[in-house]
Amino acid sequence: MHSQSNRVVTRIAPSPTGLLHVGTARTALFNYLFARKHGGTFLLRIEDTDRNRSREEYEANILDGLRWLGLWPSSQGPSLRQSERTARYRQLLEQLIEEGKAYLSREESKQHPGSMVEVVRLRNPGGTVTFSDLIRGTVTMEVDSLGDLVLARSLDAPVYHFAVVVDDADMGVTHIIRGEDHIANTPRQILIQEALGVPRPQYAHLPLLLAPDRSKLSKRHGAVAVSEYRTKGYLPEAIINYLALLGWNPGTEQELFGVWEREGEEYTSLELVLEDLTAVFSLEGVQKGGAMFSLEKLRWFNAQHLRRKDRAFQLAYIAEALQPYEGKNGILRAISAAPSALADFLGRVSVGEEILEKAREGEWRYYEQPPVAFPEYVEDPHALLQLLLQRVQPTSCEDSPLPLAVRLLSAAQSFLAKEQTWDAFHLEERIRSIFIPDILGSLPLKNAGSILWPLRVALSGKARSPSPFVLMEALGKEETLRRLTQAIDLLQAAHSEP
RNA sequence: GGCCCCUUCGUCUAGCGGUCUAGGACGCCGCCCUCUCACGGCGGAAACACGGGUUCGAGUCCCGUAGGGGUCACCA
Repeated sequence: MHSQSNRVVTRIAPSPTGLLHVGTARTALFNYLFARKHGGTFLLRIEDTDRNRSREEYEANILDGLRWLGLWPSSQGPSLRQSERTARYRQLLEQLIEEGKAYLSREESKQHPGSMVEVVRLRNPGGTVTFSDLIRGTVTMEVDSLGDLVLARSLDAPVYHFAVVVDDADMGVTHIIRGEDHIANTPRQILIQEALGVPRPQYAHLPLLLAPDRSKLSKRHGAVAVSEYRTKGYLPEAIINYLALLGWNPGTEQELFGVWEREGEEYTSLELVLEDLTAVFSLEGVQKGGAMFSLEKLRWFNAQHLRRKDRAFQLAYIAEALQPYEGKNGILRAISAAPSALADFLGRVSVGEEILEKAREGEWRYYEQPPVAFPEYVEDPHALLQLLLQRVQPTSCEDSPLPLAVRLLSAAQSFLAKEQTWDAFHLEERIRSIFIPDILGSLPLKNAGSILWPLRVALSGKARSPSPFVLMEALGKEETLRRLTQAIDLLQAAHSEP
């Protein structure tokens, strides 16, 4: 059949009957890493012998997903498609029949009860089959109970097991790395190999990916398609990094892969993650027990990689995530203009879908409109006033916070009006070293918080927000001064009331 | 049910007979940083399924038990 060399050949063999599953992606990753590690080849075979369930769009989705994850070159189609190989299967089926190792059997169809068909069955030699598994060691199984297994529904319609054995042999696959759910299939495939007289590949059965109920991860457990995660904003870096660590570990305590440092900054890329993993990958680090898929940890990986992408990528990513959100422009303007605001933004989110959720909850409203325009404050300006004064602490209880706040915000305004360098780092330094000591010396205020709190609230309108320095940089000098005026006006209006 | 596989913190895992008072990560809690929130730093709670052996010594080896999972198609 295929000439034997000692080069490693692995493959991933999905059937196009559904979207690319994360479990399939992980199996593909392990095959990819193993082949790359050993200077071998990683192949892709589409298993579409079931013509009824196979769909072109699923094949496209699978191919797309593998490319997106960096596991398959974008210019390349599948290595092989089973539906194009019926002649080859027929040839070998006839050969087996001729040799007396298989036979045609006329019986009632199980697929279409009532009608008769002529299936091809293998003469089962019986006994036991023993094979060695790179992960599990020696596995022995009785093979008698299998009976004379069906190789094909007809000479032109081989069944999965037969096609797999023929293809793996023809493709020269040396290592079959697949999910543990295939472990029981192995003996019957070995029986077929032996009838065909083809070499037996090395087997390695990976632990299954588990759902929270510890059963095999499947569609009923929610998102299992790679494309769904892609839509939600998960990065391929994060998915690959996380999947690699499900059921495998490098034997060190490293968990983040593909990070490199340049001028004190860390960066990440998909190619780097893959390269990094390849360098340390080994089947010896593969676990035996199933591994539960945890969204929490995937999110953490996503945040880690997202924070290490370059600025242009991050901005495009956030813009994409905010696409459906009507208030996006203000947010995007702020984070594009101010590096400090972008960093702050990324410190608060881990994945695209979360960005949209939080935006809709009003997380970044201060970038969208000034506090005085917030609907709740338009309706009840007193609420904003309350918030402004919430942490203003006079040194003695004789002083009232309100006039103090007016004086300090006015002072801040004239101080800031004179500032030339408008970035968070600079502003913080100037405010802390000059403005705060100055105010604390001239007004009966208790602490720096009494100054920074109203300053921040005047800009953000929220009890929780980025620091006033980040807000200033993001809003720009003009808008910052405008919001201070608005806050001062509000306070003065309240002050003049009885 | 038969056959097969598996079993260390809630989760992912380190551990390949003594270095384990069982290490790391996610999540959780606390402290620090700090005007707030978040980030970050530090710390904490949290596990060897059970029972027998073997051994001077077992999380690590063997055998049971229990539990979990997979698979039993003319689907892949």
